[in-house]
Amino acid sequence: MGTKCGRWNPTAEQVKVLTDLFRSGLRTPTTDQIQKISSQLSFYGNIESKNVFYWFQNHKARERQKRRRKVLVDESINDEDMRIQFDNISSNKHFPEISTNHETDERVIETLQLFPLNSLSEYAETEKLRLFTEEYMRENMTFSCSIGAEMDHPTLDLRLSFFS
Amino acid sequence: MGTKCGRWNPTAEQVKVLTDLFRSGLRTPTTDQIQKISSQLSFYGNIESKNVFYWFQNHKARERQKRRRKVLVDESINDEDMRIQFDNISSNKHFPEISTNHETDERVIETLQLFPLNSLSEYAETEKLRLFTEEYMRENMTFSCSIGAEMDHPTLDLRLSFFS
DNA sequence: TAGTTATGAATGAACG
DNA sequence: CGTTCATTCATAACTA
Repeated sequence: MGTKCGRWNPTAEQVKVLTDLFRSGLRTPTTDQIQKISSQLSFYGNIESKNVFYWFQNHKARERQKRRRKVLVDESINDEDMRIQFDNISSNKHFPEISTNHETDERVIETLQLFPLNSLSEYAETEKLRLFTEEYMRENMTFSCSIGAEMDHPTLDLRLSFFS
Repeated sequence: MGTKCGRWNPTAEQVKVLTDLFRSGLRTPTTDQIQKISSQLSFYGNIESKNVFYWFQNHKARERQKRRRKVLVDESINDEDMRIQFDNISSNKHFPEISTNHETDERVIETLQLFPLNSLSEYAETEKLRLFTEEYMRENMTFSCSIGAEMDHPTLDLRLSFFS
């Protein structure tokens, strides 16, 4: 039991709640949501809002990481996605003069080579869907998460409404 | 070692100088200041202007983010905040031939006279104070930072005057 | 207990 | 300026 608490060690219950919220679609909680979540989760043990913040950042990033690797092994892209790629490429608006951007250039080429125009990308579609969903949720959704009696503690009501 | 030079990796000395400048009250350096800072810091290793620019943006944003999150945790507002504000106004006020980090009672009193206590109690007020301070500094202040001989290299003179 | 993995934390870069 | 994304660092937890 390594309670050398130099860093946050989430309890099983905390992880369960966070995971459930994530599975239910929550990806980038607002500051208010983070506050509420951490406040609720403090019931199960020490926790700060920054822990919640980092947890979602990491969880999202690592899910994306895995999927990205898979996509690289798999395949392709469609016209829509291509447009997105091109849009993303135009960066360095702030410091165009410095712009020693070999990396970007490489990525452009790489992208063009790896993803022919006429093929499909489930990544782009799911990403678009996710973004839409997130936007939709941000304005209309209430995330809730409850833990039942099987876990030997009172049920947690974790309703996180934007308007509450 | 982190020589994955895809992104800037600041040296300890660079971080120290930047931090000192920040603590002395510099928040949003002008283009000229950025130029001077990065030029001076290039002594310690590779650095570009944009690195300095981003460093200040990030440092400022994260300080605020941290404070914003903290506020909801401990409801009482911030001795820390207060002290920072005082630093902004009082430090180097009579000009930094030598940058001293003293926070003397005298200076605090002086500050208090300029900004009555009851106007500091609200966030909006401290924000106004900060903005004022920033504006004031922008036109009247010289930021300086020096690193002494204990660091195994020549003393760096980093006087950044708006008029120099 | 050394080596590996999972993951909390941090931060440079950049976007809206 | 607040927020988001990408990598990377650090270390608790796990495994051979």
